[in-house]
Amino acid sequence: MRWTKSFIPTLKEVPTDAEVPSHQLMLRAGMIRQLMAGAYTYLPLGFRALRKVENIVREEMDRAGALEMLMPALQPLELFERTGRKETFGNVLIKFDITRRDHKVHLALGPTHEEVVTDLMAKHINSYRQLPVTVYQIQTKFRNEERPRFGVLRTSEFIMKDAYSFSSSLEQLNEAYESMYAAYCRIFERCGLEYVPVEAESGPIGGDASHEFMVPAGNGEDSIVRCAGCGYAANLERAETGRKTPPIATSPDAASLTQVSTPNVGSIEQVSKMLKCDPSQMLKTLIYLADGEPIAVLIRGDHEANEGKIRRALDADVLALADPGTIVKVTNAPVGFAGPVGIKCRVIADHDVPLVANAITGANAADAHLTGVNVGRDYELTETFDLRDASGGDPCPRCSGTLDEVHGIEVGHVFKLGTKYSQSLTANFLDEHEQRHPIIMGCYGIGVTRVLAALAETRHDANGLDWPISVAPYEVAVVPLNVTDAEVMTPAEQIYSDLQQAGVDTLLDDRDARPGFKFKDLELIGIPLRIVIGGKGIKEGIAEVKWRTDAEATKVPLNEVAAHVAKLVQDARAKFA
RNA sequence: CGGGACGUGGCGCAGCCUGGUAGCGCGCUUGACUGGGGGUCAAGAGGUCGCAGGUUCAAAUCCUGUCGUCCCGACCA
Repeated sequence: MRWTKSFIPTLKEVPTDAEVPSHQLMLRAGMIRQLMAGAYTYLPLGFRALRKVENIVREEMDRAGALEMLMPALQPLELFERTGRKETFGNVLIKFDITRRDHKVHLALGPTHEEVVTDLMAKHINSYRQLPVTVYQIQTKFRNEERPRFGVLRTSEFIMKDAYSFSSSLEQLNEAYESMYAAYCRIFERCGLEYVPVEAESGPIGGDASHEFMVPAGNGEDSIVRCAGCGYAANLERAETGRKTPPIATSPDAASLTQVSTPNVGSIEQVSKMLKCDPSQMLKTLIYLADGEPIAVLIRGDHEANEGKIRRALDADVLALADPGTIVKVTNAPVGFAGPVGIKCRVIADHDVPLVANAITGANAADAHLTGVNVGRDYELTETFDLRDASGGDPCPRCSGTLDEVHGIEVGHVFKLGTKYSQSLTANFLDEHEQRHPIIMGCYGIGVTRVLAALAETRHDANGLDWPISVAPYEVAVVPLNVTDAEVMTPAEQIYSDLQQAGVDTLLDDRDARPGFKFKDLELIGIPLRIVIGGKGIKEGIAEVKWRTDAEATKVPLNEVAAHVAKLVQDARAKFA
């Protein structure tokens, strides 16, 4: 492509609305333009990069045996009513009515396609002989994000690859899951992304039912912990900590138990402000109902309770925060004043709780808190549990290392769904004994547009973007320094044409501009390889070849440049194949 | 949905407090010079100051409303 024939509106200055690097750079490089909050146009350069990511995804999905198809973005709202996700999605689901003849048709724009694909399979799968099967599509999704953010990283319309596996047994599901997991690793590697697979929530199947693929990045919206020692990684919700039950003993410095008046002040934040103490000096007492039984859960004031862990510690099936009535019954006080001292229900505590000497807790009396609360004297504990979200600095659960907390961008998610959708949409199969079972499903998503944003976010320097050759909109830029000089243009044209013949994606910067201007633009755009043809080199009979990240160029004889660069490109491609 | 900020040529901004009919840099057009890291000179084009209403002889400027965009938080199969 000749630059002068393309549409590459680069920007020297940073648009005010862009804060994060990926947004600023993709805007400045002329790859995207915003239409409105959460909706972007991909300009020719951005679209080329997007297509390259899509093709990598497509190749690896195909290689894993998944079958590509295309489902409608337009979907009947009824499907979401049948699975209960109309409520689950709530405002995120884009719903609207259209008129056909004399009646209204209720529609939604697909935020994902579990419903549509399950409905499809329900109509066509009858026998275990038809299973397993995995289908996928690459398509635009619609979600009414409450708050679109960070340019292309979080939008209301985005391109996603979504795959769905259908199995007749858990073994088959696990096989499909493993195969997708492996394909994801290949995809992200081929895209040149630094990624971390983390354990995510365990769904209805239990065990390792879900992994998220995260790209560590300062501006990532999710937090994960990982251990540099053993590689353990998980999202905050799911992460275990390596903490153990500490010695449970009353502190030798135990102060006397004192009740203080805290009228209308119930939250940790308010109480700590009023009593001028740090939240870590407080103990929150959360009243839950575990399978209908009230139970008090003690967590240090500055920590977050983790309901999944609490449920597992109690071996409960159903766990929910208790209603105000139960709280009054158990604590003799309205919500906000619960404490372990004298509470009328079972108490369990997080590992960090007994370590807080002279804690501040609710007094189990309206408008009052207790100070100087100490384990062993004022309340009893025999053991403690891991009941809170993990955070940086916690010991690793798998080795003797320490967990680091890092922000990440979620670029992919694999999930063992089980039979949630096949049951609500009656997608059944007959096994070899003529028994009817719901099909066991898995779903696997990759945010294609988000992969691009994550690359921009993590691969750039002061001069601009730095695309891996597998994703770069063009692999090579041919830069004649003086386009009015035939001595320069003739070999430049020849090299450009030879590279195209060799199947290299080449951009010819044929603009009549000064060299510095062109160099800056190319570095901004992030084309991996640059060939410069200028007066100086012509005299020596050479062109200069330089990688985007190299400091120095290599001189290559003019008549060898095309072949030399084609070889460089092939070798570089091989690293991402 | 709570909190904050901002809307002035394509982009970045000043002007607003203290009302008097819009300016700077970049970009763009034309010409000349220039030609290895975002050039120089000259001449130009381009804005109902987000929108609506109000106050006033007069509104980019003051008041009210509204729309939009961004940031922090809540939310995110």
